[in-house]
Amino acid sequence: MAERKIRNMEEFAEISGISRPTLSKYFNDPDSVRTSTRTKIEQALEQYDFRPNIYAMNQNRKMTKTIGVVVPYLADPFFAEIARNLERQCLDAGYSPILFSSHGEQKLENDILDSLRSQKPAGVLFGPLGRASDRGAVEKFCREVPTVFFDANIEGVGEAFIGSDNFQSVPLIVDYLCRSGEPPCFFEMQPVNPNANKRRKAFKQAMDRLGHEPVVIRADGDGWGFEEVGYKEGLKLIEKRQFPSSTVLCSNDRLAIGLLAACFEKGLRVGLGSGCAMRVAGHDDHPFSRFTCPPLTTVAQDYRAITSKSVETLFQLIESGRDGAEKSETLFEGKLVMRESA
Amino acid sequence: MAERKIRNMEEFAEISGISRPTLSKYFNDPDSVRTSTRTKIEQALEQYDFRPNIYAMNQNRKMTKTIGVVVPYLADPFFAEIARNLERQCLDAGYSPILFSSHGEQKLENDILDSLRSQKPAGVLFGPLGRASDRGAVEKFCREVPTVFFDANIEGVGEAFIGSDNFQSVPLIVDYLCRSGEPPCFFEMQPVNPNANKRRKAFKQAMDRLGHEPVVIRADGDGWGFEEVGYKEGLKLIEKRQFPSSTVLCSNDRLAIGLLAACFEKGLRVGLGSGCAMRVAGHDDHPFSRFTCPPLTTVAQDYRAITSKSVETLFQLIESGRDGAEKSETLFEGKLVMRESA
DNA sequence: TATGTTTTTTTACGCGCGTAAAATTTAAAT
DNA sequence: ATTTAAATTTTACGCGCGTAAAAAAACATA
Repeated sequence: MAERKIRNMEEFAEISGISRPTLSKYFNDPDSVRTSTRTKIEQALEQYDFRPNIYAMNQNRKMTKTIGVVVPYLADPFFAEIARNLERQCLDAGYSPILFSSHGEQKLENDILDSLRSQKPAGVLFGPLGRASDRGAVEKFCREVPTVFFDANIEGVGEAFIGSDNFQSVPLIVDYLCRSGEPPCFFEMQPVNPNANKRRKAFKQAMDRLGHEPVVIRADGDGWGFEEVGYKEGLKLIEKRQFPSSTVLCSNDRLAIGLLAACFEKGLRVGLGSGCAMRVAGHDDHPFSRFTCPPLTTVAQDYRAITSKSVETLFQLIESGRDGAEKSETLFEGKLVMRESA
Repeated sequence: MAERKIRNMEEFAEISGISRPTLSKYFNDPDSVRTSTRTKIEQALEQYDFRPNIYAMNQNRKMTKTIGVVVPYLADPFFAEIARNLERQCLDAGYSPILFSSHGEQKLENDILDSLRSQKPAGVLFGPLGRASDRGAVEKFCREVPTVFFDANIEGVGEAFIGSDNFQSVPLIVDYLCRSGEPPCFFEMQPVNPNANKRRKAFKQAMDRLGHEPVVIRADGDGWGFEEVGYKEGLKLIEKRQFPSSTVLCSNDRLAIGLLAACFEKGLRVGLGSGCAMRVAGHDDHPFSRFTCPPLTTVAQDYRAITSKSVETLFQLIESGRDGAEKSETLFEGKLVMRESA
C-alpha cells in the first residue's frame, strides 16, 4: 500500500495502466469489464487504495447507486431491526443505503423526501408515517423516484407495497384467545397508519365469525409514544373497571407493553394460569416482547420476508425500469407466538 | 410556483436577477450576502423552487455541510434517542446529518468510516463500538476528519469526548442501594466498551468506601443482545442460588431488563416492599425502563446535555479549525431515578 | 491466416458548481 | 458631494468524472 497518493482517476489510470474510461466503467459496474482487466485494476487497487470521488461520480450519472431507506420512527426497535436488514441487503447488492427516520413528524418526513430527491437515489424503501404523511408530497416524490413502500401502505402511490396480512394475523390470535379463555376486547389508540385500522376491522370480523361481540376500546393520546399511552389509559381503565373483557388484544406490542406496566402497578396478575386476573396479547413480536413480565403472547410479523421482498422488488424495479406496471402488493402471514401473557 | 423548470444555477441567476457567484455564496451561507439580495433570492426561490445540485456543490468545496453521526447499535432505543437529538441539532444548525449504525460489528464500523471519509464530512459525531473498534482504523480516520466521540471514549484519539461520569453516577446508586437495604452485588457481562469497565471500578470503589465487600458477577455471552444475556445468565444464577446478594446492580438497564424477566419467570418478586425476594437496579434510564415490571430503578444519563455538548463542541471545532489543541473531555453527572424495582 | 466481434484506448466535450481576480455598483461615512 | 468600504457582477478557469465517437487492440471463430 501507500507509495504515491492518488488524487484522481487520471492518476490511477497512469499507475494501473488502464485507461480512464475503462476505469470509469469498472467503478460503475466491476462486471462490465473483461476479467483480465478487472484483476489488473483490483491489483492496483490493493497497492494504491484509491476511491473515486463520489460527488464527481454522481454528478453526471443519470442514476446513482444510492438507496434511500426511510422509517417512520427509529426509536422503535421494530423499525430499527427492519432498517438494519434493509441496509445490509442494499449493501450486499452493491448499493449505498442512507437511512432516515421521520421521528413521527410530517414535516420531517417531507424534509427527508426533499433532501432525498436532490440526491437522485436509484430507489427508495419507504416506511411512511401513514395517517400523518403528506399525501401530496409523497405522490410528487414517487413520480420522480422509484419507491417501494413497506409496513404501511399509501394507496395508489409508489410502485409496490410489502407488508403483513392483518386479515390473517389478527384472526389467528383472536381464534387462539377465544379457544383458550374469555374472548378478547380490542385495545387500540388513535390509528397512526392503515395497519391499525385494518387490525380493528380484522378483529371485528374474526369476532363476528366466532359469534362474539367485538368490543373495541380506543385510548386517548396520539403520537408514537405507544407505551406511554398504553400505560396511562390502561391505568384509567383498570381503575374504572372499564375493561369489557379480562382478555385484551392490543393493536400492537408497544401498547401491550404499556398495558402490562399498568396491570403490574395495579397488582393485576397477567397470564393464563389460575390466579391471573387478565390476559394481554399484542401484535408484531417486538424485539422486547420476549422480555416483558410476563413474556408477551403476540403474533410475529415476518420481517425477514418483508425486508427481503422489499429490497428484491426495488432492485427489479431499478433494473427493469419503471414500465408503468400496476402497483404490486405483497402481504406476508404472521405466526402465533405463544408466551405467558395470554 | 412552477412556471419554468430551473435546470441549474445559471438559469436561476437569469430569472432571479442575481449573478451566479453571489447565488453560490448564498447557498453556501445565506447570511454571507446582503439582506436585500437575500430577500430577492428567497422570493425567487419561492416562485421557482430550485435546489443546487448537491454533488456539484460538494465536488470542489473543501468542506461539505455534511455531519456524520455514527452509533454503535441503533436497535438500542437509547442510541436511537441520542441519534435523534444529534440529528435535529445538526439540522437546526444548517448541516446535513447522515446516520450510520455499526450494528455492533467492527467490519461495519470500518466500512462506515471508509464511506464517510469519501464523503468529506465537515465533522463526525462518533459513538464507537469501544472494545470492538479497530483502533488503527479509527486513528487514521480521525487524522482526516474532525471527530467528537460520545458515549464511549477511545483514549488519545479524536478532538473531544463527551460522556457520563460513571465515577459519580455509580456511587450515587450504590449509596442509595446500601442505605435502603442489602448492599448490592454488581452484575455485568463481557465489557463492550470502557464504560462497562469504569462502572465496575466505580462500584468497587464505592463499596470499599462504605465498608462492604464488592462482589462482581460476570455473565457469559457477548455481543449487543444484552437482554438475552441478562435473562439467560439470570436464570442460571437464580437456579443455582449464586447471587451473592438479593440486591443486584446491573451494569446497564438492558441487562437489568433481562434479569427482571428471569426473576419473573422464577417467581421471584422484585422490589423493595416486604414479600420481595430481590432488588434490581440498572444504569442509563433506558427509554423502556419506565415500563418494566416493576419499573426500573436506575441512574439517568443526561443525554440532552451529552448530545448538546457534543454538537456544540464539533461546531466549534469546525468553525475554528483544528488548532492542534489537546483533546477535551467532558463528563456529565447522572441523576438517581427511583422506581419500584429497588 | 483471415474474419468478425468484443473490449479497450484515444480524444474530446460537458456536467453544475466553486472560486479567484478585476471591474463595477451599492451603501455607508465623512 | 466626496471618499471609503463592502457587496456584486463579469469573466474565466478548474474540479473529477461520465460518456460519446472513432480508432486501435485483443479475442474468438472458422
